[in-house]
Order: sequence, then C-alpha cells, then structure tokens
Amino acid sequence: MFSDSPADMASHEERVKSALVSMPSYEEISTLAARFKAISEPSRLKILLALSCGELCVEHITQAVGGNQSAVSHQLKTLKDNKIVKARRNGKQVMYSVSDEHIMTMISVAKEHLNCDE
Amino acid sequence: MFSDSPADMASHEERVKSALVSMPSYEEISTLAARFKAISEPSRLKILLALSCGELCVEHITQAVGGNQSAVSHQLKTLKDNKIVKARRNGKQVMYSVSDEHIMTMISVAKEHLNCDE
DNA sequence: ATATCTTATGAATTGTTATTCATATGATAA
DNA sequence: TTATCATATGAATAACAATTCATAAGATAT
Repeated sequence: MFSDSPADMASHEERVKSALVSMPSYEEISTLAARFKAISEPSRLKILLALSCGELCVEHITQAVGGNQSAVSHQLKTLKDNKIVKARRNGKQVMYSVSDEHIMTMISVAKEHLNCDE
Repeated sequence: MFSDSPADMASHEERVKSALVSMPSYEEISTLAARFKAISEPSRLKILLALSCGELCVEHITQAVGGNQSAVSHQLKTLKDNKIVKARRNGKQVMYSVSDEHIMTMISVAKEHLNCDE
C-alpha cells in the first residue's frame, strides 16, 4: 500500500474544489493564452528580445532579426494586438517598443528559468 | 521635417548593434519560445492554473479542467517536456505540480498585465 | 497470474498559424 | 501633384499542432 491515506484523498478533493473556484473565466484564459502565444514563436520572440534593448523602427527591427519587411510587419501586428509591444509614429517611420514592465519581467524571469536546468 | 535628427539616427544604429550583440543564441530562443508555446494553449494554461493551487493527480486535473483523460495526458506531457510542470508517482497515480517559482511568477505577472488594460 | 485502476502513447485526422507575394496605405519632399 | 520612402495588409499556400480513438504500460490487490 503506497498510495495516499483517506485523509490525503480528502485534501486532494479540496484542491480540486479550490482549483475550480479560483479558475479564471474563459475570457481571461483565452486572453492570457493568446498573449503567451504571441511571444511563443521564435521569430516574434526574437523581435521582442531586440526591443528589450530599446525602441526601434521596423526597418531596424528587420535588420536586427533578419527576415523580410512584410513578415516582420505581420509579426509586429500580432505582438501589438496582444499588447506585448506598442507603437508610435515618427515621421515616415513607426517606432516599436516593449509595452510595459510586466513584459520585461516576464522575459527576464523566463531567461532565469532557462538557466535553472540544462 | 518631423523625423529624428541625424544624431538620433546614429543612436538608432547603436541600438540595432546592441540588439544584435545581446541576442540570445538560436537554441536559447528556440527553447524559450517552446516554453511559452507550452503555456499558450488555453487547455494547457488551464491545467497550469489548476496546478497553481497545488499538486493534483491526472484524474483530478481532468476533473478540474474538464476534458478527457487522453487529451489531458498529452497536454501534461507537453507541459512536462517544457519544464512547466513536474511529476512524481504515488502508487497508481501520478501527481503533477508547477515546476518552480519562476513559473508561478510568470503566471502572476501575466495576470497583472491583464489587469492593466481592458 | 489475473484483474483492475490509472496514466501514457502512436497514428490519423482536423484545425490553426506562419510566411510569402503582391499591393495598398501613410508620410514627406520636390 | 507626383515621386519616393516606410510600413501595413489580404489572400493563398505551406508548415505545424491539437484532439481523438484505440491500445499499451505501470502499479497494486486478490
């Protein structure tokens, strides 16, 4: 007999209940997931990493990540729609930057997590 | 004339350079992206949110997120392969839990980011 | 050993998403 | 206005990933 005692099983049920009551709404989960998805493609993550060094225009982002203008523009749109980056126009150019400190924190925490293993 | 001065353009070039030199390797970017991808599907994110309340066995996870056992098992594999969750066997059951504090931090920062807008 | 409970996996189908190409839009300068 | 530079977008194809179903494997009890 190696499994949990009846008392432990009861606490498991409690945890199922607390997981159920504290579960965010369908909408919140969808939005969160979409935002993680936005930074889950290497091409877009690379853009985000480039922008974590400072504001850049589309052409410079394209240089920094390597690729073509159209692809980068599509990728930036995804990042912007998901509030990962923000944009401001400056003459003919559009300058992109990381949306806020939360995103910066996520990047650095993710990098730390990377160092923990391997 | 509304665009940046020549001096500003020079600093832009500097930022391209610093983005290029500080850019993580292809492998690091791939790993990071894969980890974000693991938590970027609503079904898997939901599992992670459930586990953020405490360790659960597969059956209870299945109850907490709604779905079928096979799907949940596949989803758990993806999460585990990407070090988002960890597993330990307890008799017939396998108990899953959030891999470490980095992941917990990421979840809470992402939730905060959600509160900032909308 | 056999039965039962719990979890994991392979293969196929279905559904999604990324990238490309061509072109459109926005901004400035001449 | 027209030309040019910078960025964005629509549509299509091509690459990828999620879910399902059937079944296998691991663990314990009888």
